[in-house]
This record gives sequence, structure tokens and C-alpha cells, in this order.
Amino acid sequence: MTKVTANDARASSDDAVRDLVIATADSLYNLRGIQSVGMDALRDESGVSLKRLYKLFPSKEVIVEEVLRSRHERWMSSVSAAVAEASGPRQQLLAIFDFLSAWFGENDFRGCGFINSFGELGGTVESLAGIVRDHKADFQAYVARLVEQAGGPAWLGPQLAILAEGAQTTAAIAGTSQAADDARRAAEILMDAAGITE
Amino acid sequence: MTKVTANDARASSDDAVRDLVIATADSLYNLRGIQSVGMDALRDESGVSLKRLYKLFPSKEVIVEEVLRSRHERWMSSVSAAVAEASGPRQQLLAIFDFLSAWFGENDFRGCGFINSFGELGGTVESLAGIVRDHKADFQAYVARLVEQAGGPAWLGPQLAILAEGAQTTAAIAGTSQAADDARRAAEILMDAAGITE
DNA sequence: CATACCGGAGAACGAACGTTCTCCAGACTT
DNA sequence: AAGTCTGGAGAACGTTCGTTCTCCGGTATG
Repeated sequence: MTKVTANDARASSDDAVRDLVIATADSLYNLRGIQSVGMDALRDESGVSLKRLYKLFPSKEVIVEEVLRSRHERWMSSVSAAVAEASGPRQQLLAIFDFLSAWFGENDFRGCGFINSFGELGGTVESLAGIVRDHKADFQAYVARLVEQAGGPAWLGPQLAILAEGAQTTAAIAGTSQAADDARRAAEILMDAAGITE
Repeated sequence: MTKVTANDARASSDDAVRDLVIATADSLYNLRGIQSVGMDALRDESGVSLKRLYKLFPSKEVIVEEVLRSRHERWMSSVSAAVAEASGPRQQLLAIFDFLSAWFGENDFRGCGFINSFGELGGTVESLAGIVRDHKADFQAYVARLVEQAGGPAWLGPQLAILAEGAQTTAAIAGTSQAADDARRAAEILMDAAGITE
């Protein structure tokens, strides 16, 4: 039985603190990578004591997992919101690359957090590798669904997904958003060939 | 003045040991990532004592840099060898994706070591980020040169390079070599549109 | 043969970090 | 008002890891 009291009010509810911790960790992990952000840094930045951190989460690994899960939801929501604003199948698929372009241009863009996490921990922490795989699989399935709705052939979805992946790594490493435009032009050519014209 | 004596013979020449260390480190870093392979593991696997490791290299960071440099040379050589076997501009460009397909199928394939290193250390070790950037820039320039020799338009090179990057991350995360075939088919369509027919 | 040197095995050191513990102040319950 | 619980500040613990040091056997040089 959970009791809500003035004590909770002083320290904020557990759920709110959890969200704050995940948001802070998300930002720090994105900025500096996972391994180089210690629990002390997370405490300093979030203002949540170590004791409470370990009451809310059993380990750092679980925090990382929840950060990746929240990133997945936020990222997929952002993409589908951008897609929803476009009209017509072709414009909707192109909206993915416009979204990427805008994302790459943000000044805290440090590459796809999932790709980075995979490079950082994919070889040693199997649970994280699974989350990364699921994220990419979800994105590929989403693109495939859009292609299907557009009446395009089955081979187009994987191709567009690969373009999006390549744009992400290229933009992250080169430090420019140019790759998004290159990928967008390639997507137009592929859609032309697939007969998606409107 | 370097003296070659029986003492050196017992312990092997410094250059040979350096090469052995780099090769061993290359394999271990590829398998388990950089951070999780300590100097003790490198000593155990290479048979070179810590004392000698630190006589040959000033620090682990320098070893990592040399591993990446040697990977770059080996990778670029492998790609150009595969390209050289093909005849005609179109087949040469497609040979890149055939090379990727074969690479992804190797059982010790764990993704592009440069992308992984970037995710692992790009945010904290600037010298490594530079090496990764240079590697990707070299590859992009190589593709652009092939496109130019084929008489293709300037926009095609970046597009093919993005496909190759996307195939690498997709194959690494998904654990299949399917992405290479998808990327190859996309490359054919893009070359068709660019007028590279033979 | 004596001595200086090279290198191996492995201990040792210092820092970083994940996790837990101690001490204590404030707030709710009875 | 006494007792109990929560949570903060920060010390402490154990481990990992990069790097250096100690000890010692063997080799080459006088």
C-alpha cells in the first residue's frame, strides 16, 4: 500500500525522481558515453543521492537499459510525428530523412545512441545488445510498413533503412549533417525506381 | 647503434614483437572491445611481458592508435584488391558490396572496428576520433574516385558510401550479412540512375 | 670467472568506479 | 513526547585496470 504524505512531497514522488534520473542519465550518456559517466556524476547532475539511486534502481546496468528504452520510445515518436505531418506516401518516406537532417543539426547530436552503445558495450553486455537489436528491428519494420502502405515493393524498405543507418554513422563521425541530404537524394532515386511517385 | 646478438634472437627482434603485439591486440579488441581488454589480457594472449610491452609502447592508447592504423591499411588494401579483380566501372563499384558481404559472413565479424571504437571512445579520446574520421574520409574519397573514373556524377559517391556504412552497422547489429545484399541492390539502382551501365 | 645488462614473472601502486555502509537530521505515527 | 522511518552527505569497500617496481635468472662482455 503506497501512502502519499508530506514526507514524499519534500523528496518528490519516486516516479518523478525516476523520470528525472533517467532524463539526466540520458543526457549524460549521450554527451560522454556510458562507461565514462559514473554514478557519482549522475548523482551530482541529477541531485539525487546515491542511496536513493540504489533504492530506485538495482544497478547502473538497469539504468542504462531504461535510458535506452525511453530513447527508443521518444525516437520512434519523433519519427512518426514527422512522418504524420507529411502528405502522401512519397513525402512521408522522405520525411524520415528530413527528420534525420534536423536531428543531425542539433548541437548535442553525438550519433545514434543505440549504435554507440552497441560499439561500447555490445560485446560484453548481452541485454543491451538485445535492446539495440530490437530498436533497429522496430525501425526497419516501421519503414517496411510505410513502404507497404505506399504500395512499394518489399525490397525498398531495407534499402531505405540502410540509407538511414548509414546517414547516422556518417553524420556522427564526420560531424556534419550533409549525409542526411545525400541519403535523401538516394531515397528519391530508389523510390522513383520503385514506382512511388506521389 | 643496434647490436644483433643471440640475446635478441632468444627474445625476438623488437620490430617482430611489435607486430605480434599489434596483431594480438587487433584480434582481442575486435572480439571484446577496447575497454574490456586490459593490458594483462594482452600480455597473456601475446606472451609478451608487461615490462616489454611498456618498453615497446608508451601507453595503451598508443597501442590502440597503431591497431586502428594497421586496420585502416589492411581494410583499404582488401577493398582495393577486391575492386581490382572486377572489370568495368560498374562491376568495380559493385565489388565493394561483394567484399562487404564476404566480410560480414566471417565468423569473427563484429562490425566495423572504427564505428565501434567511435562509439566506445569517440567522446573521450580525441585522437582516436580523428583516426576514425580519417578512415571514413579515406573510404569516401576512394569511392568518389571510382565514381569519377566511371564517369558518374559527383552525387553518387557519397550515396554509395552511405549505403556501405549503413550495411556495416545493420549487419553488425542484426548479426546477418543480409544488409550487404540489400545495399548492393540499392547501389545497382543508383548506378542505373547515374548512367553507369557497364 | 666476474660483472653489467636484458627481460620474465608477478607484486605493487594509484586511480576510477560500482556498490554499500555510517552517521545524522527531519518528519510522521501513536 | 518517544520511537520509527526516510533520505542526504559522504566515507568506505572491493574490484578493475593502467602503469611501474622488485626480484631474479640467464646472457654477453672484460
